[in-house]
Amino acid sequence: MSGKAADALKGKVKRATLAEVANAVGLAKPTVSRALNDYPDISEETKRRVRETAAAMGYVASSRARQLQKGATDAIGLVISSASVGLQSAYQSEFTSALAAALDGHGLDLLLHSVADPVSEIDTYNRLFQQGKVDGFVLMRTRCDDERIRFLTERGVPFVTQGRTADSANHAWIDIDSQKAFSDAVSFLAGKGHRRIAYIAGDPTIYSSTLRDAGYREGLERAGLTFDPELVFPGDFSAASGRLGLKRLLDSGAGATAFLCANDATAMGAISQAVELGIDVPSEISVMGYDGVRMAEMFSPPLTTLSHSAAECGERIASMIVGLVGSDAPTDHQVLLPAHIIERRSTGMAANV
Amino acid sequence: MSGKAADALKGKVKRATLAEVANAVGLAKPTVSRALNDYPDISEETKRRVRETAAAMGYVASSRARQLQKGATDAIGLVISSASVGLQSAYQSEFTSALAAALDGHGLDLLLHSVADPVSEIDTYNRLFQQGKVDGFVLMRTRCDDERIRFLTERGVPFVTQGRTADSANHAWIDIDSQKAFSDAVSFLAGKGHRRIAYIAGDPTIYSSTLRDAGYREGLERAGLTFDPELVFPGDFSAASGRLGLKRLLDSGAGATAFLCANDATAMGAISQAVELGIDVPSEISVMGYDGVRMAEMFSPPLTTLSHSAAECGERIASMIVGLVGSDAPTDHQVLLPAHIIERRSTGMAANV
DNA sequence: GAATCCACCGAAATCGTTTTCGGTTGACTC
DNA sequence: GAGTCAACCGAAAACGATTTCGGTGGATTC
Repeated sequence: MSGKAADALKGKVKRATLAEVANAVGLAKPTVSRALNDYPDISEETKRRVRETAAAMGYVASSRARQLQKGATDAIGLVISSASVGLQSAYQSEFTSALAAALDGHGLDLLLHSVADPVSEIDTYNRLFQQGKVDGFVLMRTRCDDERIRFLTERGVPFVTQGRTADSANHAWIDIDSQKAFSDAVSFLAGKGHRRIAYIAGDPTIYSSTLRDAGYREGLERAGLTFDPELVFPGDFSAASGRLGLKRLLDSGAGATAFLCANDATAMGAISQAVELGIDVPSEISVMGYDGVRMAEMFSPPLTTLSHSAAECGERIASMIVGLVGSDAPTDHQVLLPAHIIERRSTGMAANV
Repeated sequence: MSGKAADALKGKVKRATLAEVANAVGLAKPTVSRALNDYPDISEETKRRVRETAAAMGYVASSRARQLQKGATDAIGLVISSASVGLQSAYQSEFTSALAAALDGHGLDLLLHSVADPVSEIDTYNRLFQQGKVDGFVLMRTRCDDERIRFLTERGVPFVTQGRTADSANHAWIDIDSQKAFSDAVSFLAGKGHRRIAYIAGDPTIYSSTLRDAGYREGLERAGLTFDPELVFPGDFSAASGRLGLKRLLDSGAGATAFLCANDATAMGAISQAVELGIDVPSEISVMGYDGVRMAEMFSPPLTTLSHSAAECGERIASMIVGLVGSDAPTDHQVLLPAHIIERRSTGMAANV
């Protein structure tokens, strides 16, 4: 490409300014500003004139200047760590997409930041807020001992977490009732005749894992089954851990006929391992996931899972953060959403019943 | 939650300002500003003092104010449409994640915007730029007739597309050489003895689809096979279209033994359909995808695919947009990256050879 | 010893809005 | 016909940084 063409690529754009509009319409800046913002002390006639010329000039207020004056940014930060799954996870990306849409509905922008090494994570949150780039944060994948929450709470930075934490009485959060979900899942599997229900757990540093674990045990109890440590494999939400977990659990000879997985990715990994091992799902073993990501439906076999709505979660979390950064009447600061079993074809009756 | 507790959630934060730092250190604002920005006309001793007190006060410059003065925003916009796959697509989300990380490396923020209905799409681009919220854009999923590109080009707004367009001589883009990739894929399949190679195409409104189509035909030709319209199914990049496509192609009796799919999602859909139909992959039919998303590896069977690096794509696109919005020497404005075949287990020798 | 120059720092203007606080008008009262 | 009260609008300050343009003091020059 020639230098000239390259120059053409970076054409400079001249934006109309408030002063210019004021000048053109023959009024003062404040008048134009108030007219555009529909203040009551400007006559309708004037508003109309101002709006017309502003539109004609293609004027759009500079949000930088406005924000500087008003003190708010109208942007919410979401920081993902490229090391961990981050957006790689299907659910997280569905949620992020929904969140962006929901925030947009409230007139907020989503600032997506990626941090490479975990040590600079807190620093990123701090900088983003101090620099005035965001008014608050949405936190994903909350951890059992979450430094971010302590930090943000201390500084009084508004934030909402997707997922509870050990300290969740003291901050705004939205979560899926994963404990009940996993308990239900065990009941569901037990109802299909499974008595040896294995569990491939999630990353134990994520708080939600502890809830899922608890749900698993609760479900066992409700079904009158006894907890057997031999039946649980410590995974990490990855598909790879599902593969490995299934193999280990099978090799251990613990006699599992059903495998409840911490999330859909793990379940898909487990199934792919089973197929590779020549084990049929669901006639020989049942596998069940959690999250209800879209891909689960297209898997082979289609995955039975505990589904919850990323869209609703995004929507609710958007309203919450809006309430927090704005001065609106306080809305619900803690909401628990249910998950529903979607029965597909990766689960079936226990073979030996 | 009590009202009091709710109030505590939205604590106000007082940020230190430049004037306060100047006051504390006993210097004037400009001096402090220049000291912090390491200007040469400030003595080392003074810089040290300024930096120390600034750090002690936890001062971080307000980016709003700085940007207002400097005229740049240091943010790049990425707008996804919630209607289309958007972030739902595994590849797009991997790419987005990589892009965020790469931009971060250049000191840029990523503003993620979601637009619900397509008609307001152009309006969103316009507003975002006019408001001064972003310095430029990255466009995904470029279409054959892409209004966005016309619009942005006309206004001289900097942007880089991920994927070429019909008009790609005149704008900056990065793309995967999908034509060669699909041609290679056909050769690969032909090399395995397949003579009836079906093709489940992508969304025809996306420009890249036309390249993939061309690659498919080119590959056929290279392999000495004749193009047969009976062997192509018009898909749309979705897993669902893969399912449907496979079924239709099988039912049509066109005798396909291999199925080349426009992307991995389509391929996974096709495989799940095959499994459902009791057709074994790869002993009876071969299925091949494109993109090399992570999930493909965990699929059952693991998917043979044409892989390209989302990370590199993000990295390159970040450099390009930096060059475009900044005043750096013009870098490459058009780069074509290769895709490589990753042979896994969804492909094998043709059954009837 | 006056002139020159450099190193260092400060006053004021600037970016583009919004807000605060008045200041004109004209109509309306008594 | 002076006073009151709305209804409208404008001047100036403010938001928090950076940039431009000088201004000081001391060292250096001739």
